[in-house]
Amino acid sequence: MTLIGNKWTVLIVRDLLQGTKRFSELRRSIGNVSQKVLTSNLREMEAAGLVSRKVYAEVPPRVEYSLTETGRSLKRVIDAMSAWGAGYQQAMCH
Amino acid sequence: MTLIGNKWTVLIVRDLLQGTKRFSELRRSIGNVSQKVLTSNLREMEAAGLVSRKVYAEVPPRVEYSLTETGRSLKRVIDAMSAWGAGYQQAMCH
DNA sequence: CGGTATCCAAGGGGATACTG
DNA sequence: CAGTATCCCCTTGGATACCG
Repeated sequence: MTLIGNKWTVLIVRDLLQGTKRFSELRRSIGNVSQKVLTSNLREMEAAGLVSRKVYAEVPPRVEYSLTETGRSLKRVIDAMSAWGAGYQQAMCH
Repeated sequence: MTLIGNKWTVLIVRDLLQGTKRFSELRRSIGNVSQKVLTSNLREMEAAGLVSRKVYAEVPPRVEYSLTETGRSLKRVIDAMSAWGAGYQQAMCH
């Protein structure tokens, strides 16, 4: 619950399910996240073993985030959530 | 997301999936919730159409909460969450 | 019993500035 | 580019007291 019951965690996993993304890509795809919040959430998720962080020794720097196998296993949950959300919106549009 | 991405919402739905409960029962089954927080969350969920509230004109008063059909439809999501949580804990116990 | 009202502490999160 | 460091606000949530 502490892990999944977090708005940012869900959004990050959802976007990373599409594949590896750079920090800035992730930030744009999520929309309306401050750098600080995204960073701290990614750090927590890394510590929890949900995402892996790969730093390339380049200039300008490049950092890529991807889901670990554990992170990918959240797909079932995300799918259930989005399916429910779609149904809920329809039900509210009567 | 605003609805499901809430710790209390998930816990309340999980417990009400077992059947109708009184306010105090709900509070005990969730554990560590102040009266204020439980009340305000129940009100939000009622407004969102997830739970229904039934007041009995008795002394001492009795108020029963149950899931609406929409609320029950969250079972899929809760199940997915708890299944993932169980798997996650196992994976962390290697 | 099932609240509402009030006060207060903790921390989540935005804005901005600065850095390797 | 991908952060870190501050500052500060605002919401969330606990504690307490009181009510119908």
